[in-house]
Amino acid sequence: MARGRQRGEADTASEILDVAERLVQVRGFNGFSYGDVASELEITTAALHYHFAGKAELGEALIERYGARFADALGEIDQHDADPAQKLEAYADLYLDVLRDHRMCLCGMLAADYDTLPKPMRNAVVRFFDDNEAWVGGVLEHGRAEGTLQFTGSASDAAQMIVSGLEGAMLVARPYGDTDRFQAAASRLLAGLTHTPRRRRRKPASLA
Amino acid sequence: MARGRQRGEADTASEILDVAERLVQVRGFNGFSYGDVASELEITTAALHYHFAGKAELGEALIERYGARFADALGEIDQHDADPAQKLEAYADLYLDVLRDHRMCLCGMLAADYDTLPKPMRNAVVRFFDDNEAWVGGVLEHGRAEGTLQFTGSASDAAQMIVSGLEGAMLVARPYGDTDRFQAAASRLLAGLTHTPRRRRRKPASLA
DNA sequence: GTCTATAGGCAGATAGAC
DNA sequence: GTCTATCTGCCTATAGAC
Repeated sequence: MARGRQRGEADTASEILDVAERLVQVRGFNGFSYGDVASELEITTAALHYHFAGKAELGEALIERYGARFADALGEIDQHDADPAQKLEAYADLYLDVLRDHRMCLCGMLAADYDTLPKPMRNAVVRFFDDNEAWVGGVLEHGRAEGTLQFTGSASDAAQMIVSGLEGAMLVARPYGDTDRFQAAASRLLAGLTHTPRRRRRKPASLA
Repeated sequence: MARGRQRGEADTASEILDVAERLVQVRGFNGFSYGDVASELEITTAALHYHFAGKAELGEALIERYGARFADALGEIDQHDADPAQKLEAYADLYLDVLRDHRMCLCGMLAADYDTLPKPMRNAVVRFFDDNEAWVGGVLEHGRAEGTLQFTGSASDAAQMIVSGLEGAMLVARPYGDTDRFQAAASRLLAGLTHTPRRRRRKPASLA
């Protein structure tokens, strides 16, 4: 049969990616070593080099897989949710799931490490944010056209704030070990778009 | 006289902190070494160990000084700006100044590295966020009482979103090398508090 | 205060056996 | 595919001279 390995459930390359991914998300790209991955999988670093030429290539593979998985998740949201506001909530929940695992967003973490990354990894990180902002921007445009979402300026600007706001909420929530903290910030970020706050002693909109 | 040194304008300890601070803000706590600091100052790592027992102690000193400087800046804002909305803008400008220097917020960066930090550094990072959120929360409460700021929920919750939102905006803007990107996100974060958006075909507030 | 010298460890990486 | 063995280099840290 097609799987004659003696260790692990999945193929070694996937297991390496799994472990390395978690290590990057928890410790940062400069906070783990080939040795860490190898010892966790009970193999040697030489075996790692067989599957990934070096740490840079491993990093590239990490972002590629993470981005693809995220893209899949966005596709699923598109399928299951029609309402833009619900889509945004589902989007924020993707981040929440990562945080619940005591992890930072892979690319948020790599954004912190950005200046130390090899060029191909840098490009892949930026691509991740571009893709996410494009998707969120599309949802926002749709919602505005529909009348269910309200915001000023361009959809891509607003999308950029949503994405970076969620990244920041994760970043700061992790030291507190507090997912509620993230959820409060995430709701608040989206609340500004999904419903207009009741006004407080303000001139009527006629002035606008 | 009180300064008989042969190198540098300031005392060595301060110069070490200056260099180390920039390195942490640009490369992260695990992205620089004692050797990097030493070679930049054209001294040896042994000299560094004279001033700071180890990297952990250097890190603690870094956060302490950064926090104190930030607290000073907040005090200055309190002196010069009376209007809560202006205070918030001035607050965001503190972050902008850091970003213009191609740096991440020190504690934002350390939040990413959090899981790899020694305990005393962790505590100091959380304290930094607590202090910032407390100050922003105070501004928000004042603004709401005054009627110049509008937001739902607790001031501390809203403050938490502002702080983490600004951190995230920095985090994501840095890979793009784009301060405009930060400014757009920062304005949008604050816009939700400083003026209520004009409503779009919505049921009147009577339903709420 | 800063140096030289050095320790001991771990980093990423490679050659070659099996 | 995975191993052993090994390399080179850098890491943090310390001892002791000046």
